Amino acid sequence: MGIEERKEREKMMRRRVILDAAKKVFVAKGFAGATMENIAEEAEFSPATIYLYFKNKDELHASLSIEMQDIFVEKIEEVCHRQDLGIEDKIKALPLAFCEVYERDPLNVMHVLRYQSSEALKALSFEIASEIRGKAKEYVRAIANLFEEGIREGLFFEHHPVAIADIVWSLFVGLVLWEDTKKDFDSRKDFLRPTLELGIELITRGIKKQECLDPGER
Amino acid sequence: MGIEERKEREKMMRRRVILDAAKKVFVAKGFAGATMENIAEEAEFSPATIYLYFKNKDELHASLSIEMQDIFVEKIEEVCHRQDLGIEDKIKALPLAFCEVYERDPLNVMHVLRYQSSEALKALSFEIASEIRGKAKEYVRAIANLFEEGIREGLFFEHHPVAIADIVWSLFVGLVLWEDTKKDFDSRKDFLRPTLELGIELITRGIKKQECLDPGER
Amino acid sequence: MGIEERKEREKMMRRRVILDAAKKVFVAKGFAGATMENIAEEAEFSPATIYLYFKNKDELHASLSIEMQDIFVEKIEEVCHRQDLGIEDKIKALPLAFCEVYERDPLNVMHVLRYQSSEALKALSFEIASEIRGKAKEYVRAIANLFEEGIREGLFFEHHPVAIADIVWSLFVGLVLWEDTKKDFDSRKDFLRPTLELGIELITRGIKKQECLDPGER
Amino acid sequence: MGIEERKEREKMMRRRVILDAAKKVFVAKGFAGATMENIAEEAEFSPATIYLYFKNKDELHASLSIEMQDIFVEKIEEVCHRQDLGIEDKIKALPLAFCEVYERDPLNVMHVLRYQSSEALKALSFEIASEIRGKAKEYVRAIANLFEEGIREGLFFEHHPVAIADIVWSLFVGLVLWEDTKKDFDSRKDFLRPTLELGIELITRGIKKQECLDPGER
DNA sequence: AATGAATGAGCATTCATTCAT
DNA sequence: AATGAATGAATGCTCATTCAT
Repeated sequence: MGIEERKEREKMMRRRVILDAAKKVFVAKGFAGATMENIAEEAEFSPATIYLYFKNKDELHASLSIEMQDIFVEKIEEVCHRQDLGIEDKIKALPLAFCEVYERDPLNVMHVLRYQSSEALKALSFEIASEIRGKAKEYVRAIANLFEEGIREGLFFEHHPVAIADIVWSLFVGLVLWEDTKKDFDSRKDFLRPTLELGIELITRGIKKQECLDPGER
Repeated sequence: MGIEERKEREKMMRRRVILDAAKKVFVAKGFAGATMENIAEEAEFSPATIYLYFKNKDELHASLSIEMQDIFVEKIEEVCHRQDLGIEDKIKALPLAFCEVYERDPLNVMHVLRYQSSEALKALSFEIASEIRGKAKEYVRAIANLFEEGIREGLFFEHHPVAIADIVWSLFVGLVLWEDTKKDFDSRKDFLRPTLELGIELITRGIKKQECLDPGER
Repeated sequence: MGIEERKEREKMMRRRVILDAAKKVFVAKGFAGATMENIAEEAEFSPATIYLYFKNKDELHASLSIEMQDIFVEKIEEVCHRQDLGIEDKIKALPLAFCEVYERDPLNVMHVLRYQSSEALKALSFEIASEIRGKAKEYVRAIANLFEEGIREGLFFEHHPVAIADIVWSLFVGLVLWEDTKKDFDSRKDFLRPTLELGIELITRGIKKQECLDPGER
Repeated sequence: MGIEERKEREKMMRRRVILDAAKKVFVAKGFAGATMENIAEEAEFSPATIYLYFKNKDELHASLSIEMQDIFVEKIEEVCHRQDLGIEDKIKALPLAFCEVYERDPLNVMHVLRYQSSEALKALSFEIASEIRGKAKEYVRAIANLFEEGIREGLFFEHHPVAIADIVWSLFVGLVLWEDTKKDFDSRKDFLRPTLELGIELITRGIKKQECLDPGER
């Protein structure tokens, strides 16, 4: 009885080891640049063993993407469901949540966001591809709900909430990628968090009905 | 000397032919998916000939990126230098300029933006890479100048102008990539332009000192 | 001791299960195409278990060949030993016997005949290979005996009986393989039996000393 | 002008070199056992070069099969069109023609016949597979015509000519494969030709209307 | 007795790139 | 200037087989 459980647990652990190794290698070399052998080496398994846990390179990689996305979904929902926060607070908490995920594992987040908007996605098996897409839909929907509520409550001007969610999410994605690009020629360290916060602040201020004063003067 | 000139001109024309062929193929198949043979075929040359005009696949691709970026620089500067527009008008004209470039050749723009924020960039030769980076700096700088002026004139709250420029540019990049991802699961056609305009509007309103009324009430 | 016997019996049964599973898979996918895992799955064992009963894939397959050959030997001897039939009747009964075996399990017969005349045989371990060869000798010898008797009795012209046996057997093998090949481009169903019967009839008529009339006129 | 021709000729020669190398390797190691590298080595090219001349391993092998089959078609038609021979002579000439092809390159003939009746054929691309099948049809048809004529002229009993052709061809194929199998346990050298001749003789005698005497007594 | 887990050894195929002509 | 021809160097993936448990 316990024996089955333990085996299952061990199996999941080995899966985990492979995923972590893969993450490391993908981040370092990119999807195309990473070879199954690299990953196997990092995981201290033989390449053939990888195939016992993942159907192929694509799905190994997709698993990582999905994991990352799940973390986003989770974080966003966590923010959305907090009873102690008003809508505006929640919206302000959003970039913090994004950045937390990013800061916990910046290379991986960047890698996944890159990959998500890459041609590679189109080559994935249909099921996997639609799972990834489904997740994406989910969190944009969650963000949209936040703004929808604000509009319903009369706090915000009436704009299409999904459009606003697209803006917020795109801003995050765009900044992550852009900050990475900038890093190559700009010695400033990581400005993601303050920049994203500023962006959200501006957007929020732009959407709110009464906000005439300089925030500093408030 | 007329002969030399003509030869030079012809050489540039052949280069052009190759670039156009390459653009077509890269957009259709992505960087990794495109083979030099595909490109050669499209250009009606032999693969070996491509190497007379471009050092290798990377640099051929980089040339296309640079071209695209030049168009952005140009567009942005065109907007910035228009004497007939106030700062706010210029800022509103920005997304239009971006979208114009995008709409003229959406696949290529998307492709280049993708590529620009991809691992591939890092594999480029130093000179090329820094040329691409230089361009990027240029147009973010141009956008920043606009906001800087607005701040100097007291229209805008005081925020770091480069940060704002980063936000604007990232929003554009993020939206282009995200809209493309969405296209796969959302039947809505191309919402890039209205969404970007909305984003810029919100940001502008957010940054402006006096803006208390619903735009509809204005 | 009853315990030992039962264990032995059970062991043989499991061997049987594996053989049947293997037969099914080999016939469906061919020798090269069949994987040990396929077979294990079909037998509802783990791949490793197969190796407890058979040394390797080759010998598992060879066992099937030998079984098939045993059936042929048996059938041929059955015909040869029937007291109620004259030599000519026995010779006519031969193709019926062959076809019976074929018709009982056409895919398997075809598969084994194919395999028997394939390169794979040469890779077998010596003992197995010579067992298979021995069987082959056996039934050609049995057929030869039939013709030898006919010659001795003065019914048949004097030809080397083994040569005639080779002809008869080769005709059977050739027809099985050829009919299978034809099946791919000829919609006619299975013509093996009538064609083989005709072949044997012609050969018999050709070898008999008095046979001047159209069989129809007899 | 001659330059193009020469290049074409050289290209065909290299193709020939590869085909010969492949033949050698396939015969020695079988289709599955032969690796592209083996073949490349034998041809003194790099493996990649093989792919400039043949789409893949299957088609390289199929080309050899087709060549072989063309020789059979040719040989058979040569016999059929000889004006100086009566039908019966032609039928007797058939095994000689077959054996000639066999004797010129026994290993290859055997290999091709094996392959033709193997599962591998089914995996081929449709065009190639149907070309091979088409050839097969052709030569059985040619043999059938011979017997049809004999029947029409009243020399032979009325049997379905295609069935007889199938018998003749199958006998040949069966004997080639069987003689090869026998070689492993029978020291007698190559008995293909006399055995095939005997087989054809018996069949012919069996099909002919007047043939009451021992051929020896004729 | 049975097997879950692991792997070594292969192998077909692709493609950017070079170079003699 | 252009290219036909060739290839080195990879790489994802498969599978028969082994062995500790």
